[in-house]
Amino acid sequence: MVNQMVQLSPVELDDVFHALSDPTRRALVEALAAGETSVSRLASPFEMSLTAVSKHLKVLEQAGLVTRTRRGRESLCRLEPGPLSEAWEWIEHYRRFWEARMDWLEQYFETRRSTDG
Amino acid sequence: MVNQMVQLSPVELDDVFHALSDPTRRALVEALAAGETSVSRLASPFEMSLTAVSKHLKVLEQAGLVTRTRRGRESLCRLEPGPLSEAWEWIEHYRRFWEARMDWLEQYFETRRSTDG
DNA sequence: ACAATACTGAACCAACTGGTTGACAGACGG
DNA sequence: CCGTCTGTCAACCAGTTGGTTCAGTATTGT
Repeated sequence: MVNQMVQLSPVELDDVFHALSDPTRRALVEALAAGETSVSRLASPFEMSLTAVSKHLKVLEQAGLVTRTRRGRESLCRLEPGPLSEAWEWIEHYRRFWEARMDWLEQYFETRRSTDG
Repeated sequence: MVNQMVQLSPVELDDVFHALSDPTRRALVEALAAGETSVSRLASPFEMSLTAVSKHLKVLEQAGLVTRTRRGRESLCRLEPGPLSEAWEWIEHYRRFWEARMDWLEQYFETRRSTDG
C-alpha cells in the first residue's frame, strides 16, 4: 500500500484543483505519469515558450503535484501522487454522498409506493 | 449503475477543475450533496453577498456541476454528478498510470536484485 | 577560453477572477 | 396595490493568470 494519507489543508486543495484546471498542466501531468524528465523534454511538444512551461511547472510544484531536482544543467521533474490522491478523495467523498442520497430516495419512494399505492 | 459516461471535452474539464478550485464553491457542492436548496439558503452560511454566491453558482452551473430551476421566486439548485465523475475519472486514470509504473519499477529492481546480487 | 545548452527571474501585458454596490424584475402576503 | 422576499444583471475595482521577451546564471562540450 503506497497511500500515505497526507491530509492536505483546504487551501492546498485550492492549489491542486487550480493546477489541474489548465489543459497544458494536465498534459504535463500526463507526460510525467510515464516517468521523470527534464523541463526541455516536457516543453518540446508545446507551442509556447520554455519560460511558459517552466511557469506551469511552478504552479504544479506549488500544488505539490511535481518536484524538481537539479541534475547538472537539467531540472528533472517528477510527479508526486499525494495531492492527486487528495483531490481524488475529495471528489470521491461527495460522489458517494450524492449516491447515498439517491439510494435513500429510491428506497423511500419504493416504500411509499408499496404502502400507499 | 448510475454511471452515464458523458465524456467531457478537455475544455469542459477545465471548467470543472476551475469550479472546484475555490473553497466557497467546494462548500456549495458539499451543501448540495445533501439535496437541492434555494440560493438564499445556500448563501446564508457565508459572509459574502448573495450576488457573490449567485456568481459562484453560475461558475458551477457552467461547469455542469449544478442546474438551477425556477420555482416561484426561488431558484432551486441541484447537484449534477456527471462532471464530478468525469473529473474523478481523469485523476483516477493518472493515479493508476503512476501506480502501474511504480509496480513495474519495484518488480524491475526486485528482478535485478535476485539476478545480479 | 568560449560557445552552446538548459534553465530561471524580472518586467510587462491583456484578459479573467472574485468581490463589491445599486438598480431592477418577478412572485407572494397583507 | 404596496411592500417584502428572492434573485439576477450591470458596472466597477483590485489582484491574479497565462502568455511574452530579454537578461542572467550555471553547466557542459570543444
